[in-house]
Amino acid sequence: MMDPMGKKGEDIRKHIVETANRTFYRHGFQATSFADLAQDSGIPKGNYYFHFKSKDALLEAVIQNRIERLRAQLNGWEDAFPDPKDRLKRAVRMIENEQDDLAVYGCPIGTLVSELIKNHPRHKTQLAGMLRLIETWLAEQVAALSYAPKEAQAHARDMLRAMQGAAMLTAAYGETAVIAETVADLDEMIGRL
Amino acid sequence: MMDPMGKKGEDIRKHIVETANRTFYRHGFQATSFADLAQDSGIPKGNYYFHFKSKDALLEAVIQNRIERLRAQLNGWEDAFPDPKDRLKRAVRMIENEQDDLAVYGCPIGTLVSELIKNHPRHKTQLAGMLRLIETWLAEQVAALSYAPKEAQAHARDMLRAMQGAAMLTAAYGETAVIAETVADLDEMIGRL
DNA sequence: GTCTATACCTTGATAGAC
DNA sequence: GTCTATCAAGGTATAGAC
Repeated sequence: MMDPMGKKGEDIRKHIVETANRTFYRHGFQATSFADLAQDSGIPKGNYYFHFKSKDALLEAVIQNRIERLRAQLNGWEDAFPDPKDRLKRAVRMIENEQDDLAVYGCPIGTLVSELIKNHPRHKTQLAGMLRLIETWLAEQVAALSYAPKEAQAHARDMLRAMQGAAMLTAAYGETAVIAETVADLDEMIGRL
Repeated sequence: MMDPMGKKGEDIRKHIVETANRTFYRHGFQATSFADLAQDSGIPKGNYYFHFKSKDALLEAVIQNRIERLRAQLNGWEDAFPDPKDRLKRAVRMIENEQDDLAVYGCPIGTLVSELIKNHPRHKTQLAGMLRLIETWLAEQVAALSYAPKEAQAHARDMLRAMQGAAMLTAAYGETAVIAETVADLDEMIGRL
């Protein structure tokens, strides 16, 4: 019933989304053409229109894919760390693990927001949901430490703000020094909770 | 020797730079065409190439113009406020004064960095200088409060990080709530210095 | 010096061969 | 279903009239 080897059908779609995700991140959405995508994926230009009706539809699938991966990551941390503080510290490590890419391409969410906010309101909303997802998750962990919901959300927003700010400075300066400082600051903040 | 009324020569250049600055901010650099610029400024497309040899050259002039305006602003604050703490508080007000634009178009520096980092390394360096300018100025004010240079710079970076993070979240959420919180946080931080 | 017409290229998208 | 050839639109940049 299913092809034993080689990518077929749905797998091709997945492959397109994954390579597009990387290329959009590295070159930006508007700046990457289908010619670029075709070159990076090995799949011919025209073929894209069999799987997606437009460039916008492809972008939507890419963002959706990112959201799903993020969800899985957050759930994984809940499973891996019983202590909410450990979960928070793991979340903070995101920027540490990705620091080299941050210095070159910026934050995958932040840079895309910057791009879409000006001309693609629809996708902007989708992406904002991704940030909300992180913020809400962080707030839940803080709340688990017996903080009132409102206070927990304030702390969560502080953390997210610092992470986004650090990512921005890292990208602008092309240098990762800010990351270590920020991780240390946030670890200390989490320790005090 | 000079035309008594109407914009001529250098004034036209200035007018081009100022309208381009606004349009680049609102629609992004890559997304704005010369047709857009011409419409916004009233100056015909082709005319742009008499004053600037390329779109990149125009962008460079726009960034340079921003840097000069920023310099003037920082100098102005030094003149207006003898107390370094008042200067810092005034600087923090930048994001408060611009909050409505931040919610719609994002940070003028940050969004441009996001765009240029991926495909225009040359201008990225230019823009990074703009952030360095702010950071250095902030550090000078902190240092004036008898802090060691290294510590002063760490505080300056903290402030800039929070401001950039707040701008990013404001843009992503399309909502200014984060700004007030951030200004309050930074005011408190400055008060404790 | 100022503006118009246009050259040349790349883009997103489609039609239709295989 | 997969890929190639091509389209119309719009982009930057230039040539040359005024």
